[in-house]
Amino acid sequence: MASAAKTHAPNKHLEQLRALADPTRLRILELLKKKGCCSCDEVDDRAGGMCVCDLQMALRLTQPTITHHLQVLRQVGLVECRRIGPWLYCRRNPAALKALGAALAGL
Amino acid sequence: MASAAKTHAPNKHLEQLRALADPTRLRILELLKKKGCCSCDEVDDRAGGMCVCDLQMALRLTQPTITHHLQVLRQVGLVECRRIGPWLYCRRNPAALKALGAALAGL
DNA sequence: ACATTAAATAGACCTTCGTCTATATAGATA
DNA sequence: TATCTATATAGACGAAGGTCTATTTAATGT
Repeated sequence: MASAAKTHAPNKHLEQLRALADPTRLRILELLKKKGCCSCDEVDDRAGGMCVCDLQMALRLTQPTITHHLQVLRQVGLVECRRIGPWLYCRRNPAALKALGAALAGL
Repeated sequence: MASAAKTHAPNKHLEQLRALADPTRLRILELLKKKGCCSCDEVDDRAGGMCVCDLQMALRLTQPTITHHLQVLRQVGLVECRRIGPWLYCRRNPAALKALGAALAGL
């Protein structure tokens, strides 16, 4: 039912805001943007994205920490990852970011 | 210097996101919007806004808790308050919300 | 001055969360 | 199989933060 669904997804935007309200995760988004990679870049499977070890070097944090932050960002739909060989390539989800931005602007 | 200023305001948007990443504070913004009050409404000093006790009744939280959340929202510029008699009237800052929304959409 | 109401402040409690170390799994390659 | 690299998982530790009670300050009116 609708109420049950609402209980399961209490507030999508709140969850996304909580995901973004962390300096490391914000930096991940910025790094992914600087790389010019997003889920729209379908030119080549191997083209866009950064893998965990890329982010690890850029952020100077432990690999489990990077993995953890990526899980948070993926869970709320702000980042999408695909496995290519042993690497996990991650890219922004610009549509979700735009939707959240619009919701905030309309608050 | 610029670096000193940056040290003082490390990331305005991050601070605003942290302020918004809380269910109570998001609800405060929604309540203030529902009331149709914002810092643009200059028709009457007594017109727009909700006071602490209004929010207290709406949110069913303690007065110090409401005061605390308002301090957080004011500090990052998302809410503005003015004292009228014994009451503290609070309103949204739509310009700040729009700016933050635009920044997110452009991430 | 006194009483009453609104808001601010201080401090404590408990949960959440970011990070780490240690270890396990998966993929690639010889 | 053996080995190396990339990622996932488990668990612990410490800091940050949301809420409360108790108290204080400010504004209003009798």
